[in-house]
Amino acid sequence: MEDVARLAGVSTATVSRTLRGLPNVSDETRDRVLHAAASLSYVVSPIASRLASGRTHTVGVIVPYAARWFFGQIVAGAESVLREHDLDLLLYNLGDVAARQRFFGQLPLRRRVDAVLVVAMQFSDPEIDDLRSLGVPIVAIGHDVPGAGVVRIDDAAAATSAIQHLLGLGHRRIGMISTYADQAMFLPVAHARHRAYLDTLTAAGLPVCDELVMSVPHGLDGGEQAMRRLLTLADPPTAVFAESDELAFGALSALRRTGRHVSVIGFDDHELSALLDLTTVRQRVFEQGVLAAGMLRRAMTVSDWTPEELLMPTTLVLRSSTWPVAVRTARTG
Amino acid sequence: MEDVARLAGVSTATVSRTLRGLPNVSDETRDRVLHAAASLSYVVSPIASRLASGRTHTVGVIVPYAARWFFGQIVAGAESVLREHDLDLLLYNLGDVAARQRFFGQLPLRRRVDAVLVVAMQFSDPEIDDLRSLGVPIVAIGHDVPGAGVVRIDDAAAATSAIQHLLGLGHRRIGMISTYADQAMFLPVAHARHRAYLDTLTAAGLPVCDELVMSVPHGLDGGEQAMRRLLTLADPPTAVFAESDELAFGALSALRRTGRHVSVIGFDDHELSALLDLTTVRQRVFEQGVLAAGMLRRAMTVSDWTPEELLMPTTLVLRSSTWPVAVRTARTG
DNA sequence: CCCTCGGATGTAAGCGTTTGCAAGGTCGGT
DNA sequence: ACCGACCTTGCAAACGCTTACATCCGAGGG
Repeated sequence: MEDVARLAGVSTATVSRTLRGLPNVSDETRDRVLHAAASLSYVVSPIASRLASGRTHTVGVIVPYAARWFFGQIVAGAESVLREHDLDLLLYNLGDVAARQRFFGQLPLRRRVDAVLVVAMQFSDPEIDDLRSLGVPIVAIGHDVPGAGVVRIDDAAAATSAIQHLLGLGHRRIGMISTYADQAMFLPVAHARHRAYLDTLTAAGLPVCDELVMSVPHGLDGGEQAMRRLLTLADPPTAVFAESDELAFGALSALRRTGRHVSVIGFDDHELSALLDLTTVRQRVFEQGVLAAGMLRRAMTVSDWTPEELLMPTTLVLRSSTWPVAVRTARTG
Repeated sequence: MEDVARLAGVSTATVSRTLRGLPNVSDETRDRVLHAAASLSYVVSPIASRLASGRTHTVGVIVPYAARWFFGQIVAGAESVLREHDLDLLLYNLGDVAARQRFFGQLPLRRRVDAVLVVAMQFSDPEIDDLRSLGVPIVAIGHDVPGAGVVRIDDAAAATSAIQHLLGLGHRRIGMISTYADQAMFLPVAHARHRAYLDTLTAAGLPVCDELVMSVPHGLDGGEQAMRRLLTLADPPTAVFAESDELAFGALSALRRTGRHVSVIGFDDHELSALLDLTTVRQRVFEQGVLAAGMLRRAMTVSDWTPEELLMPTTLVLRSSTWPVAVRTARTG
């Protein structure tokens, strides 16, 4: 920086001001500095800049399972806007208990980020206090976090619409494949969708049978196992609501391999759902990442930012994995 | 840090040495410092530490399409080991020309990372020079970059084995779905697999028909379109080799919707391939991320590191999307 | 013609660590 | 009792910026 200042015949302060685009620099000086910087191919050291200014230009993103489709989309969406504004994104994957304990044990985000994005993770009260103690704005995706902004869908309404679709097709014995009993991680969306399932059935005057709800690990294998177990019931369901498309895929797989016929509805509209003709509830995941990142930016720049709430729409996407109860049952006896 | 030093009755230098686990601190002093730090719940400022030490504790990861399954797996794999060693991972998604130009225009990695991971991207010579000018070790995944370490599979051999599988089933008219003509991005693996296709057919004494090679945008839609076009040929292929499973999925989709029968073999063993019974070439993607991160770590810590080369095995996974040429053709006429 | 005001620039004090160097102490060997 | 080697510790100078404050200058007002 000194070299640039010398070459341009100004002080380092002016160089700094110029390079950051501050207003009170004369046009002529600005040109001179920019030329000097260019000719020396100089760039400011972000690290020194951060030390001096106290802003880290970084947002921390906390996800439970980085490798899953949903979280990949979120991160990609957020990354695209953060990058555009020269903000770094620091990913923390807290999928297992060890990682989570380490995270809250040493709080590696301290003095290191200007904002935090929490994706579909529920924290305990002390954990939330830890997060708050960072003293930076927080935005959550998927569910409310006290004091944080939020981008989410209406999980209850969306899940309800899925169940009602099945009810409308005449199904009365409806199963669910869920992950709500995941002991390592309390995923709020899992609970919201499970609850909606229970409530909607009850509201329709139907009994709720515990045996029809399978809680399994997330993923294809989980979905497959869950469906296999449902099929072994004395009175198996005629339709199943899966918490996510990936679980639904597993369920479809089990059906295909066993040759049985059960309507299946998923949740997310995964990119492969069209291929598998899976009826599902569509949400725009990438966009949620984009919008959350925008909210984070606002939170970091606007001085008196207050948590915002963004509700994204969902739509029921009808494909051929669901059908009226009579059709197949008549056919397959 | 001063507070801690005062509380422990030592200098900040000793605090610094203690907290970084340097050897020459007496046990007694060490205890005192650690207690003081704990009681003040003090943590060093990574930023200040980076400024003073000159090491950024960060690795830059450059990918072409962050949202794709393959890259998600790589990043998750790398993240898992980097995080374990308290290294930050800075993701750069250069999927479009604009992002790429900006990246090489301002080289945001300058003074900002201790190492770089390049995932399946080919760079021009000046671009490589730019990357080299960062003065940090480089590791590539998927293909060689001059002067860089590499973790990869033998694309040529793997693709050859796929084609030979088809040949072994009696197919003589074999198509390929590729992305090699992607004008925004030169993806080396696309070219390697395409070349292997050409070479293997030629070696088998078969003619190479341009009409049998479809270059499309990556993804389900691309695969679907490619297969549709192949099906419109006067003499359509009896088998198709897809550059990736996602393209193969699209191809399967087209086949299902048109009711036609063509053997399809993919590449990757995507998590959904088993579900779709797709014969494919398996490579362990997550592991490649893990291994590359390990190599990066070595490159950053060992003073006289020289580029390593790691070749990962691939295996042909036989499922029911491929079959002997006679079977279906006889059946479908 | 003097004074005030605002914009452009410079000065220098941080920001919170790390680390080369020097000082002080301990200990074994002679 | 003395010397050198070694280990522990402190001092203070970086590291490369940002920014509060001071300075300077020209313009406009009275």
